[in-house]
Amino acid sequence: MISINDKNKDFFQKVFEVVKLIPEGRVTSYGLIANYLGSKKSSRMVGWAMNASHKLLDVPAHRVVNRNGLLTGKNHFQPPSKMQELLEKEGIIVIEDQIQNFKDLVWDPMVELSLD
DNA sequence: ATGGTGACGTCGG
DNA sequence: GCCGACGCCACCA
Repeated sequence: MISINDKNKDFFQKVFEVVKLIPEGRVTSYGLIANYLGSKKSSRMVGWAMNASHKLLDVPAHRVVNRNGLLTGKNHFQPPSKMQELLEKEGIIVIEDQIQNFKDLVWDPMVELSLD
């Protein structure tokens, strides 16, 4: 008995799969993932999927931020500072919840995964 | 069923 | 470039 519908399960699974593919030291945004999944406007659902990813340790949710490179979801980590800590451990500089040089660290699945 | 909320993003002013 | 409004969809009271 699953608490989520089949459609959501598929969406969640895809999100997890993409997030797992994010290389260390790189980050992506909810919008990019949603776009890669074909539902650009469903970026919020990506965030919701990350919520469920809490159970799966294989999903580096800390590498997913908003399009601004801001750690908007850090508040959902335990403790909240864990997100920044993990990012800095991978060589990413974070100041005031803002990823430095974010644009250069962005990992766009649409581009990276289409290179075969 | 209805309304409010949210780890977002785009658009118009 | 900042701010407000809307869209999108799942969840919760």
